[in-house]
Amino acid sequence: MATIADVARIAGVSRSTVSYALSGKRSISDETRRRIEEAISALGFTPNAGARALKTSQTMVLGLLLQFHQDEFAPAMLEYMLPIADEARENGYDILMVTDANAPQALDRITRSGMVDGVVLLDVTHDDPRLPVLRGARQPGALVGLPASTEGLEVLDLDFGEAARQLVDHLYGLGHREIILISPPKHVFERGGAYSWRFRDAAMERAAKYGIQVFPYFGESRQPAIAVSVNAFLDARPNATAMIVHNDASIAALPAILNSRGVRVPDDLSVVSLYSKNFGRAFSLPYTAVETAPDRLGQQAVQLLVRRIMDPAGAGTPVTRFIAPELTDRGSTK
Amino acid sequence: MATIADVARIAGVSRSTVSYALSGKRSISDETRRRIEEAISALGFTPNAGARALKTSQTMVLGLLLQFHQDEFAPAMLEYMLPIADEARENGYDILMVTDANAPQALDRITRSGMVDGVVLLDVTHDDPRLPVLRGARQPGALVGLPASTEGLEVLDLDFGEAARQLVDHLYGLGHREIILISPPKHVFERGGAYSWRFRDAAMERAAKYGIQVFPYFGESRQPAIAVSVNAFLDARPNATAMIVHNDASIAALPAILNSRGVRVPDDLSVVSLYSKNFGRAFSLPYTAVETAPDRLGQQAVQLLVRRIMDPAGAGTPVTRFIAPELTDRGSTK
DNA sequence: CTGAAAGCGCTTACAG
DNA sequence: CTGAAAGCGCTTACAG
Repeated sequence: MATIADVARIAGVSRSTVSYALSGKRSISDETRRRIEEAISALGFTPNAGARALKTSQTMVLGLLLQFHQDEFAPAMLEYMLPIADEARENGYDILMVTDANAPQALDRITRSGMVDGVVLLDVTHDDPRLPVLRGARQPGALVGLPASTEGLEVLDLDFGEAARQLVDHLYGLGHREIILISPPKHVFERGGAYSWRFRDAAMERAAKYGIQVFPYFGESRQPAIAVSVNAFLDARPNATAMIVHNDASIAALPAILNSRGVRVPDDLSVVSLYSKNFGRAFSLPYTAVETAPDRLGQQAVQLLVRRIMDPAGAGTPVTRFIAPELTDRGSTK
Repeated sequence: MATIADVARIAGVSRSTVSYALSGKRSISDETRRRIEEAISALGFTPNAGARALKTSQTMVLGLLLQFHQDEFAPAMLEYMLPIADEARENGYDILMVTDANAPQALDRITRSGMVDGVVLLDVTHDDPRLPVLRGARQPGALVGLPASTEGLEVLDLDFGEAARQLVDHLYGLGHREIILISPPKHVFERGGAYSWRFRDAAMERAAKYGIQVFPYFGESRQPAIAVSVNAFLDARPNATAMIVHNDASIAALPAILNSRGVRVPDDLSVVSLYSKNFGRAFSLPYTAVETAPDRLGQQAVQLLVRRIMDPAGAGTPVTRFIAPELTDRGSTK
């Protein structure tokens, strides 16, 4: 591979001049610049990333830490990843994708070895074991998902409390007084997926305020358990006129379940949910829903992270930001 | 961050001895090794990746190039990515995920800059614009998907021809003589997704051999076009007793479409398809299908690539390997 | 079994 | 506007 020395030789200048031509950090005469550019394209020169990283302590790579839990419904993950990768590239960064089962160790490894300038943690839990490692790392991080303590961290998440209130308000406004709520699976609560109880608790609180009934159930994440459980909830609450589904796997399966049960939406049952535009499209879902906006979350996570990388001292303190939910009415309620 | 010099100082040895202790490339006395290990864990030392890469010309990172096409159905992509990441890690490699719209340029950049030791190209097309770049790169690559010329390349793909024959044979054996085939969308053919015509052409050929009729149609990738098109195919071929669906988006939507049409499977229509176990589970698909085995494809791609990285000269010539399809009978035919 | 030294390919103060 | 030189943190022949 061509090195900066090759370029310098061919252009008849010193290596430092080539370097400055590349970085633009000092002025270069037009003639010199021309010769350097010519040599660069003649040789197809691209600076060696390792050498650059060694010298500058910057890799222009961001780590992206994904969690994959057993027995979980994965299709939505890609929706976070792609906007993150796109936003990173727009800011000049590449993405190192880390999927190790032992996430804390992997995070320790990529930060200590200086492979990344910062990290994005996806699917952060209440008591996330990656956070102690992140706090000890020299690189900053941005989280998607709300941990118990956000101290010193850039945190982004959907406002699940507000999402729950919007949905309950929507149904209450239409006159519904008995509502089934299908939450994420029990193991998501147990694992510390705070969005699960943030949504449920806000929904319950809102219902109490209005004096209406919301019946919460843990949903399932796999067939055939999903169908069995949804049918059981409906059987248990024959007077319920509406259903709130906060569970990806269950909402994806719902059209088939209701169909085979002969339940028409919204005539027999009003249904609202929580999912992204793309998710709804992939599963042809016809339900009124709050949009989870993974693209906005991912993009903003990268933006916060990049800002923090550029300015580690931090003009401002780290940000915890809740994205405002937006309801898309698809006519699945009445 | 701690450097190898810090470790050497604390352990009271030279830097080279620390390095050799790390690599195991020469024997070290027990006492020395103990002191070095102590110093390493006391300091939390991890070798700097950039320095190591600069010296060894190895980054222990693999590039993973993804294509995301407009108007496409993405949920299956993650199924390739995760096994690739897992297999890479098992071999000591991290994954640089590259999603740039301008893939040839991105590939050029990550190879020339020496960011990766090799690359995996996903979703390779007949005339893939990334291949000229890959052929000019100093790092080897492995492809998933069949290009026009496999010369000098490690190539992996499902045997779509054999998959088509298996499915046609299955239906023929049950007595079906008029079969609807829903292929990938037209733009997949036009873009050069060879799996689209490899499957279709093999199905047609097999049908001709048996003297039965297979009616091929381009499927759609988005709702509501999917439902409209599938209904149109069924209307156009009222005598068809079976359907082969080689189209992710259409098969995902099929249960709802057939349901609303009042078509029972397999009583009114036999249905076979082509999808992975996970995909089928995510969409609760009840159809007999050939498994696409993205996990095996991804794993083997990484294995071939790593072998090639270790032994660039190559004991053997590059491999083009077609994974044998396996039919899973879910009782959707009769 | 161990150490001193060169060098990988860059960037950037220092000097002119 | 440009160049010579140091140094980032490793690895590995060379030497003992």
